[in-house]
Amino acid sequence: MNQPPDRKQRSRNKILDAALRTFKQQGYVGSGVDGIMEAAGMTSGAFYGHFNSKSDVLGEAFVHSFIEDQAAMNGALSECETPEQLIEIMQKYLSSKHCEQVEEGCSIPPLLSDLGRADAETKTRFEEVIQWMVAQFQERSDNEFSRQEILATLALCFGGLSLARAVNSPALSRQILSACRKQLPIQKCD
Amino acid sequence: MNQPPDRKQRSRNKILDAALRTFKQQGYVGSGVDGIMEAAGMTSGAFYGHFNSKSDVLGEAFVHSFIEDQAAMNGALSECETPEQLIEIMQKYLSSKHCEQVEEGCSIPPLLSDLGRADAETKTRFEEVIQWMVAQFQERSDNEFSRQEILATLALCFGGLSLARAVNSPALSRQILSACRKQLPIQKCD
DNA sequence: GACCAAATATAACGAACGTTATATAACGAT
DNA sequence: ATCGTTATATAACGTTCGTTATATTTGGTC
Repeated sequence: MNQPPDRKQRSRNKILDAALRTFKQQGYVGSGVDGIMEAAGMTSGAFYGHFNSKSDVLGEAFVHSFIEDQAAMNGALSECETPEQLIEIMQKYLSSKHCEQVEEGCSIPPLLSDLGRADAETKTRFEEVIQWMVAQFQERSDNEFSRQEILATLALCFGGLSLARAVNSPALSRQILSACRKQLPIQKCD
Repeated sequence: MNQPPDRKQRSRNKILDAALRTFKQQGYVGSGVDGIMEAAGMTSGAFYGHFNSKSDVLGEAFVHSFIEDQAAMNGALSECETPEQLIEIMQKYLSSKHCEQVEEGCSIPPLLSDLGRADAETKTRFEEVIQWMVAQFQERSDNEFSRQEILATLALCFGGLSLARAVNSPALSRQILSACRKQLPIQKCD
């Protein structure tokens, strides 16, 4: 062993963090390996010591961020315990503040369209994240919310935030977010 | 006048159609001017006789398709008259068939993430499309649906279709679509 | 302190990108 | 029939892309 035993692992994690941050801002196709590695504090040559290709890193970055780091909503989901808190988290998810903070915000809306065009391996990794999120919701709501309500809530939140970011006027953007907050399946008609 | 009077306009329309078709399949960043013009049956040099840059064409293509051609849901929205028909259209929007037909399907889900990163002019054009859709829903539902319900319905449909396309397993994909169909704000708790 | 393997840096490749300059073809006007 | 303008085709530009080959640094080991 000629290098610190966890050096490679730490570098790999730095790359995955930097990749997701870069992807969020510029999209998957719009992000270059050079830019990702610069954000990770390295050069592009080192990238291929960790991954076989650029496409390998998208799904891995999602799994790393959500499941390994439990970084969903800056860790709020992991600390949540009651159904009321879950609803509160989703209200914050649909806030104007979250809408404006693309880089610090959730990775899914900025990459959802790219994921639809991704290869099967990447989609499988992303699917793990979705299944993990559904399980988190079920656990922390004590099975008060149905799987159907949870899936629709996720779709509404991802779609609402994406739509709010795609229009130009802040007024319409706020209207969209407000509409979604008031129509959350996990809080409506309980 | 040394060319047929509507030749340029027809070419422009062909480019806009081809551009949106290409964008839907490969995303905005993933589509090249060469590919767009090949799909339009021309070469890339002619592109700049119609547009100043590639970024000009994204918003224009949306306005052209939805508002000028009224091609939303293959024209179904234009022919719709009752609230029940509107709900039926959105059920079809969230069908597995639509989910699989990316090229023939709605342009918004495959491009929503790209639109969030677009420039102000493009977002303004896209906003016109959203406002047009809301107005169509209000007119054709005889104001039975609130603006809030309509906006949340759009967000749910865009998010649901995008999410269903981003996961790998057809089973989960169907679950997502089914969940969204059953939680449509314009049909729930009326 | 020299050595060796592991990890990263440097440099280069061909291909594709958006865009521009120029050449060619098409067609109404005369 | 010729001309002049308009629309499109061709060809090239400089950049950037993903990837690979090679060089250099790093840090335990002896």
